[in-house]
Amino acid sequence: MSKHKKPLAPRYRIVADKLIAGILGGKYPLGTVLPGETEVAAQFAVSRHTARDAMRLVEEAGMIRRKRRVGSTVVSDQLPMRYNQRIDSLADVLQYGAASRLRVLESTQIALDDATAARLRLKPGAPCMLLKCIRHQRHDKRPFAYSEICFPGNSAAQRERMRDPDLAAIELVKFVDTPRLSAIEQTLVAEIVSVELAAMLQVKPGAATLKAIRLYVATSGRVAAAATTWHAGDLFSYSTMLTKPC
Amino acid sequence: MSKHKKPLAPRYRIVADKLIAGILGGKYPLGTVLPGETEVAAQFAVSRHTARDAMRLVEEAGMIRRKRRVGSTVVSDQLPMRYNQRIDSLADVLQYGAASRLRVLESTQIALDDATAARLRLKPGAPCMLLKCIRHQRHDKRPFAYSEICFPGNSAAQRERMRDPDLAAIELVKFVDTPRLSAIEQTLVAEIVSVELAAMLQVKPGAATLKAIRLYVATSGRVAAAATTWHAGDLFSYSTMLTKPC
DNA sequence: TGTGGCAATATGTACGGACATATTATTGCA
DNA sequence: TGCAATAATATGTCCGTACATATTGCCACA
Repeated sequence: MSKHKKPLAPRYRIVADKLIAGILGGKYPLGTVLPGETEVAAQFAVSRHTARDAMRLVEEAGMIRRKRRVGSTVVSDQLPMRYNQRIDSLADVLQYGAASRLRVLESTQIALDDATAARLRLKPGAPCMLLKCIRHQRHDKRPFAYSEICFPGNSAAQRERMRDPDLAAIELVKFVDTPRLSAIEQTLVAEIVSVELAAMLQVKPGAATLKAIRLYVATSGRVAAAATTWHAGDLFSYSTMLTKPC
Repeated sequence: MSKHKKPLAPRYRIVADKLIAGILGGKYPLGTVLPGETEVAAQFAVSRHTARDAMRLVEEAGMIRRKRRVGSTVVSDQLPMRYNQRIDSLADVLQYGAASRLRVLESTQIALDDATAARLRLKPGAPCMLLKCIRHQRHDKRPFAYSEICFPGNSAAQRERMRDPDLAAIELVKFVDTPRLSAIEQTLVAEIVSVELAAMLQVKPGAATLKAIRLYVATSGRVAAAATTWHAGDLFSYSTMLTKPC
């Protein structure tokens, strides 16, 4: 509303907004069909191409469903509402809080290959530390997860501290659990274990794992760390609560 | 390759596939930029419009990022997880966005067994409607998920409306009174497919699935719906962006 | 040497036209 | 009356063109 400057939205955006407003306002109730592309084009005095782009936006908003000959059926009269997933602490995200122990198997310094660099949004060849860790519960020998964690940067002091497995585990928290974290991007996918992983997690070959790929983004916009974790499917589930924003 | 019948994919799809193959095959490595729209159009002997549509598909697959003057930068050389959805809105949770279609296979009325009743926080034996659905992408026959959705209550009117598969998919949105929803509880776990599920999802026996168990909680505190969804592991990943509350 | 401005460039927006295809509705024949 | 062929129709695909706009990098100028 209070835009000091209005660059004027593109026409297809304007048309899309009006169509959406029509759905929201009851002009096009749930289950009815919108006017056809040619009619929309005529009504808003734009080309069919532009009208089509507009209706594509409405479709991508999940409000209509388009079908040949039939038209654009209204399948939702709700504006897509966003739910927030809050993170109060890192433990909430990682799910494994105080009861979980992390042991560093290996800590190496590497130069980023192109693929990882792209993922971390850094330049290829940048110095990095790669940690391979095992996570297990307090009084349980059997690990429930294996992680590979990558930190950009590589100072001598860091390297030295990372040599001690126990110390490294502590430092890890320090590394990540900072108020400077602004966001965490997370992708979860189900995978079958590889043979090496099966051995490490002590599961049968062919077992299911929940793979989590996480990107820790700092307030500066840079990626503070990237971690990939494979969880034993029979020992781990990921729970979240999506709440409506106030 | 061994398609008994080839309806011939649209050109923009063919061009998109070739571009994706180029990225996968190392012809366009990570970080490099694809040829411009006009050049792609010339190379594949299509119009710029078609080339543009093709590149939009590649962008929507998450493999390139387009920017004015700069071009189309390759940001991922992984085969696109076709149905990588960002589920952070209710619409996404219910119908997985616009690109996804939901088809109701079966709608039955059941009496709650003890286990399900406990999960729904209702009394055992309470009347419920159980819907079994298949989810698939727009121009794709192969389903990527199978859902079982349970609604407490069972009116004749409800039953009647749910008989039409298409109507049911639309009504689903109405069923869950969106504004009254306060939270969604969600648990994800990796599982191996059962034989029946493998057939429905058209995956090999022993494949991994991402099982999502969701509870839709109304502001009244009651559970408005419960859904269990099994996603094909090779077609689906779950992405979220966790942001710090301001 | 630093810098402001201009040209080059790739995508973004928008128009026009044409034909294809899937689905529904209608017509007509048996 | 039942069913197959056909017409109508809305979206889908595809082509052509033109200009807008953001960004990069070069070049001239101070």
